[in-house]
Amino acid sequence: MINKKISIKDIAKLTNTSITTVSFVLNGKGRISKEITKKILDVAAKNGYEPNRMAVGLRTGVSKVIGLVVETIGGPFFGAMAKVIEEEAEKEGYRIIYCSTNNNIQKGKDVIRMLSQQLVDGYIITPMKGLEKDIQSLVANEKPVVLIDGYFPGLDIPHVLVDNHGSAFNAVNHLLKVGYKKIGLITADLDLIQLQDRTRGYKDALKINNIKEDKKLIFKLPFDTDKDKAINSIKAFIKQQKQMDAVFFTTNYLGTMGLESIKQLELNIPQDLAMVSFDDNEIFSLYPPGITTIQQPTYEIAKSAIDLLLAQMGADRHNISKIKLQIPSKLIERGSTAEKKEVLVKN
Amino acid sequence: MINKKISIKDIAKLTNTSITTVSFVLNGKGRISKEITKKILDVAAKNGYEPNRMAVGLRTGVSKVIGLVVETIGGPFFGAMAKVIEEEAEKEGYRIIYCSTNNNIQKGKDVIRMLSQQLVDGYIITPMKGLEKDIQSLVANEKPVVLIDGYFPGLDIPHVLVDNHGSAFNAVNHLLKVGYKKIGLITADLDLIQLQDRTRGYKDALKINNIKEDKKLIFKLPFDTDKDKAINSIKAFIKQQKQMDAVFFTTNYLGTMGLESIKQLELNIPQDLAMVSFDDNEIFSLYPPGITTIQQPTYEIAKSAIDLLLAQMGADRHNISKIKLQIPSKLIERGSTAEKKEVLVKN
DNA sequence: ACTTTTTGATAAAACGTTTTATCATATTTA
DNA sequence: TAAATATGATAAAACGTTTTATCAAAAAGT
Repeated sequence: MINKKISIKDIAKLTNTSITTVSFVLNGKGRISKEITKKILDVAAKNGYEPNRMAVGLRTGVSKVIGLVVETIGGPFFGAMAKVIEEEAEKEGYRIIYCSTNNNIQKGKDVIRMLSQQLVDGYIITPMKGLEKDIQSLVANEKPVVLIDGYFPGLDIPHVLVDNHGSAFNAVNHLLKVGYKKIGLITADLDLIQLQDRTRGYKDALKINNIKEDKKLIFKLPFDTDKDKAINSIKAFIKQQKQMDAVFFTTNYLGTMGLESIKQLELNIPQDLAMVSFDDNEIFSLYPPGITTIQQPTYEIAKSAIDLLLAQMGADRHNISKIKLQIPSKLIERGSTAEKKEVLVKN
Repeated sequence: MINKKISIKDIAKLTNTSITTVSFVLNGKGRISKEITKKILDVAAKNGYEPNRMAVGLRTGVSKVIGLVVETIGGPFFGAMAKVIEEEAEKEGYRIIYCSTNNNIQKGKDVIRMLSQQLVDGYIITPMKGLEKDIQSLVANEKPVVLIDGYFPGLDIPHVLVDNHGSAFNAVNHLLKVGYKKIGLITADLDLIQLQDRTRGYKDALKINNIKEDKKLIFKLPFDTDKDKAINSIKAFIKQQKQMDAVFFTTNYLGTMGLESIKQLELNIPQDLAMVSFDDNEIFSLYPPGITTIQQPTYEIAKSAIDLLLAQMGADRHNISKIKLQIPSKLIERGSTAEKKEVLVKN
C-alpha cells in the first residue's frame, strides 16, 4: 500500500475534469454542478488526497504554521504553555514550530530570521533585550506577533504576561503581614524586564510598609553559574545575613535551588527562615512544610496569547493589535510563610 | 526599513544576470565567473536575501523540517529531550515542528497524516499501540522514522529507548539486596510496551531471587483518573497491603503521586515503606530522605534518536536503518532505599 | 583555418497549488 | 426572436525556486 501521493492534477485526470474544477470543489469555491462535485470528492477521499502544503504555501503565502520562540522548552512553565498553545492552534488548523533561544541574543536573532523565510504566519515570542529591532521589523512587515512572559517597555507590541510587579508586591506584603520584617530578595543577574518588575514589586511592598530597603538583603545570582556553585553562593548569602527572617525568590529555578540551600544549611522553614518563590511547582507543594508560591496562570496566559495571535491573523486584523495583558497571579499560601512566632526574649 | 522580501529574480535584475545564474551562485553550483559571483553575493547580502522555503520545498521536495510527535511536551522527560533534539537538528539546518498526542490514538493518526503532507522530511515519534499501520506506512514510503521511548515488538523500525526491563530489574533487585522482601508495584493501566517491560523487570527480579509473585502487591492505576482520585486510590492500596515494605513506581508521575500519598498517610520512608521510582526528578532528590530513582539517560536517548534520524536522511540512508538501541539507565540510590533494619521482635 | 573542447551564461520547464479572466451553453428577459 | 444574463466549466498565469538542456564565445587541438 505504498501510496504515491496524489495531486489535484491526478484527480482531474481520473474524473475527466480540469485542475481548476478540482481546486474549486476542494475549496468550495466557484460554481460546480452537484454531480461533478460528488465525483471529485469521492475520488479525492478514496485516494486519500492531501494538499501539498508547500505548493499551497507558495501560491497563497500562508503556511498555517506558528513560530513559538521560547527561552527553553524544558521548564514546567513553558512546557505547560506549549501544550495549551498547540491545542488551541490546532483547532484553527495551525501547527507549531518550536525554537528555543537559551537566553542567547544571537540565537534569538537567528531563529527569528529563519522563521521569517515565509515559514510561519505568526509568532509567539518570549522577548529578551537585544531583540527589539528584530521583532519590530516583523511587526513593521505586518507579521502577527504576540510577546509572552515579557514585553518591551515603551514599544507598542501586543503582549501577555503575569502581573509581575503586583504579584511580587502581594507576596512580600503577605510576608510582612504575617510578621516577617527582614525580607531578603534572591534574583538572577539577567537583564529581563520580568525580573526588574518583580524586584520593583518587592521594593514597593517594603516602601508602603515603611520599611527601609537594605541593599545587603538583595542578592543577584550571576547568570551562567552552574547549579552546585549557585547553591553554594546562595548558602553563603543566607548564612551571612543573620538578621534575615524571610526570603523571596524571583524564579522557580532560584526557589528550587534556594530550597536545596536551606536544606543543606539545616535551617527550619519557616522558624529560621520563611520563604516565597515565584512559579508554583510540584516540589513546593510537596516539600514540608509546603512552600508558599506565586502561581502563574499559565493556562490563561497561553490561551490569551494564542487567541490574540489568531485574532491578528484573522479578518479583523487591525483593530485588535496593540492589546496588552497583565494577568493577576494567585498566591498559594503554605507552611513556609506561617505566622511568625515572636521569639521570647528571656528576661 | 520595511523590507519587502527580495527574490532571486530581483537579484538577477539588480545585477543584470539571469535567474539561473543567481541560483547557481547562491548554491555554489554551475560555473560562474569570479566577478559575477562576487557581485551577486554582495547584492544578496546587502538586501538580506533569504530563500523562500516554500518554493524550495515545492521544487526539491525537501522541507528541512523534522516532525517530533510526543505524548506531551509538558513533562520534564520530553522537555529535556526536545531541547537536545532541537539543538542537534539545528546544526544540520533542520527545524523542529512539534505535536503532542496526549496518548490519544486518533490524535496520533491525525498528527501523522498532517505532517505527511510534504511538511516534514523525517519523524521522531513516541509510539503507542494503534499507530503501527500509520507508522509502517511512513516507513514504506521511505520516510525516515525513529521511534523514541518505546517500540513496536516484532516490527522492524529503528528505535531508541532506555532499557526498561533491565532498569526495573536492577531497581527491584536493589530493594531485595538491602533487605526488603514484600515489594509492591504501582503502574498505570496503559497499553504501553514500556510499562510492560518494566513490569516484566519487576517480576523477573522477584523470580531470580526465589520470591513468589503476589498479585495483590500489583496495582494498576486506571488511565484517566484525576490527580486527587489517583492519590486516594494509591493511598487505599498502600493501606490495604500491610505486609508490603517497599514499592516500585513505574513512572515519574506515579512516583510523585506516590510520594504525596505516603506523606498523607504519614508513613516514614523508608522505615514504614521504602520506595523507588522510574525517572529521576528534582523532587526525588530534594524530598527527605531522598528518593531512589532510575535515571533515564535523556541526553543520550535524544542524541541517539536525532543522530539516527539525520543519518537516515543523509547519503548513506539504507545501511543505517533498522538500528535498535536500548540504553542502560543509572540507579540513583538515596535514603528511600536505605538498608532495612530488622524489627526486633520482643521476646 | 577548421574542428573540437572548454567556459560562462541562460531559457525554459517543472514542482502543485490558487485564482483571474474567458468562454461556451443554457436560461431569462424584452 | 433577438438580446441580455446566468450557469458551469476551463485555460493560463503566477508564486519562487532548482535543474536540464542549450547556446554562444573563447580556447585548444589538428
